[in-house]
Amino acid sequence: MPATENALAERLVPNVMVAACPSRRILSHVTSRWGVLALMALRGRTMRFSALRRHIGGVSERMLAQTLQTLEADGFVIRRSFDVVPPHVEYSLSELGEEAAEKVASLVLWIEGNLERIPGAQGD
Amino acid sequence: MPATENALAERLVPNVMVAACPSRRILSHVTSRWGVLALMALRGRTMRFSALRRHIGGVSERMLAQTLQTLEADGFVIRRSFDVVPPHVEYSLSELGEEAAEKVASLVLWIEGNLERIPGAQGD
DNA sequence: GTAAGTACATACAAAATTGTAAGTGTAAAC
DNA sequence: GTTTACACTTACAATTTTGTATGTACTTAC
Repeated sequence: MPATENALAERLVPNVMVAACPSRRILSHVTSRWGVLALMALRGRTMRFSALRRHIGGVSERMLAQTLQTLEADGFVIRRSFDVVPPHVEYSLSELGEEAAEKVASLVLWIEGNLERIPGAQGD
Repeated sequence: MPATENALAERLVPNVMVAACPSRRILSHVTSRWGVLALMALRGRTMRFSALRRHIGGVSERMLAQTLQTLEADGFVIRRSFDVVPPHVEYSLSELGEEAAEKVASLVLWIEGNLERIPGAQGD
């Protein structure tokens, strides 16, 4: 089989094991330190920037803004800005975002619910 | 309610939104760049170090070794070493690891299967 | 009138992650 | 006899991520 077929197959069937596959980039955004938590926080609800920041323990303004921009560019997060002062901006998930967040939540909830069974989470 | 109750609640009910919660560390290991892929690769099968390295596109020896050690310390990965030369080491998932990997796989497969719907994955 | 809240952007520094290259010790393949 | 494979480890450098501090422009509460 010629090399063109491989290139074609890679475009038709995304595979994270392939370094250049775009799924790698999306995966890294969704599984990023603050990306996971932002998706979790926005599941099924709308939140303002500051509320999000207070909700997600330890996140800085800079990191939260950056994370939300990345997720928005991917199409997971929707940003609605009202032209008032002081500023008012609402964040929510798109249908796509809700679907991704559901998967992420499944993992996170499993970890939270099984922490006691995880040796690496004990002591220390 | 006194502060002791909060501390107690945090130990009884793990919450990733709390910066100091141990679930954060475990989450970061499982969602780390190479951690995700190692868990995916080992689902339902045993693999040797070099085979894993060839399977996971773009991973260096250093990063793979480090990732496997972290996941082993957490209790997700089992390392079996045979005392022969050249070295022979087999990696597999513990029951715990299989459960975590299942959740991770669910997310990864969703991304792979929905890449075309994700605006941020198009073009570049 | 002073402080706090809103939603960021920006410059800079610090810290963490990741990669590269080399070394180990033996054995089988060429 | 030279190369290749195995499963790493270590030192060092480059890169990326993350934090800190500051500024913005205006309004409401004290």
